[in-house]
Amino acid sequence: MSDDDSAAFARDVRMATFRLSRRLRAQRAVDTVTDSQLAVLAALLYGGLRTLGELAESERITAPSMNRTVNCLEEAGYVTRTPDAEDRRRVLIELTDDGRRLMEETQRRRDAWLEDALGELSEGERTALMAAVPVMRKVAER
Amino acid sequence: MSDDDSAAFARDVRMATFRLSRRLRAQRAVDTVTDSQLAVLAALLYGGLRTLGELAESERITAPSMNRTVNCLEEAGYVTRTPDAEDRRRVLIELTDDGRRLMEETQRRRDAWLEDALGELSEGERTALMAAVPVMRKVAER
DNA sequence: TATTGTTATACTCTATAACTATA
DNA sequence: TATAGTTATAGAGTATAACAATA
Repeated sequence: MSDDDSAAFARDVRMATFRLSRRLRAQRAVDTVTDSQLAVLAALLYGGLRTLGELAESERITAPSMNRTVNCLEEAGYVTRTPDAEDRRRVLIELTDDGRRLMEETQRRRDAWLEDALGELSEGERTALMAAVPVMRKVAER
Repeated sequence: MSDDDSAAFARDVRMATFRLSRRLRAQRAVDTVTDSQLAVLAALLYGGLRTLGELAESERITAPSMNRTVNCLEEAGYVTRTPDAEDRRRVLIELTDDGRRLMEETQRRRDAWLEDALGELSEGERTALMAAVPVMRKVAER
């Protein structure tokens, strides 16, 4: 690929990603929890993460930013904080029953719009998108 | 595809999109202008758009939101506002020379990180991503 | 009355700097 | 001294509601 091509490719990827991201954000079906908050709940439930630092690192945001998100979740009763007995600088963050329920319910309902949109694609388009998902993840985690 | 599969697919697409989007935002090389602002400059230069409403519609955000972005660009000297002589409710937004220069320079430099990352992919991964870009755009514009 | 743009206000997400408590 | 978490503060991006000017 020439330099010009690879620059154009990068621009295309960036613009397509931002547009889709903004569209998805606007279309979320469940308003009780934001995307960032839901990602934290998912990391707690599936990712086996437990401390603020781990959560911040996994989402690649700063600790103060993650702290604010966790504060929102805690105020809403979806997570609890408990000091770690072994290293008392650490704080364990855990899902409450409400948090677990919200996660499950939200995951069921939230992507209705996107599912619909994906359902309107041709088989080939769906396949193309599916093949790109792991690549997007790889680039994001670089 | 089963209901479960299509739900999982939607979730994968959403999460991969958000992660990549956040990573790209964090990695931008040029700090004088944000992504949203750059998109407006690009729409003015390439898209042939001129009024606030057109810009808001093309980015699928509300007029007050676009107004704020345009305010930032105007304060920074990258665009001007001129009342439209033919319909005085309208305001024409135009690039200044500084705005045009910033656009060109920024587009040259900004995707260096992403280009690098894409260069590290295998040929197959690059092809997969390239094939997905128009699909992402289609879904975003739905 | 309808349309275009604007202001006021508010909320989320993100950051950096500075602080506390613990190791 | 170094690490984990927190608070204070600030800025960007988004929204809705209410308003002004013009058609």
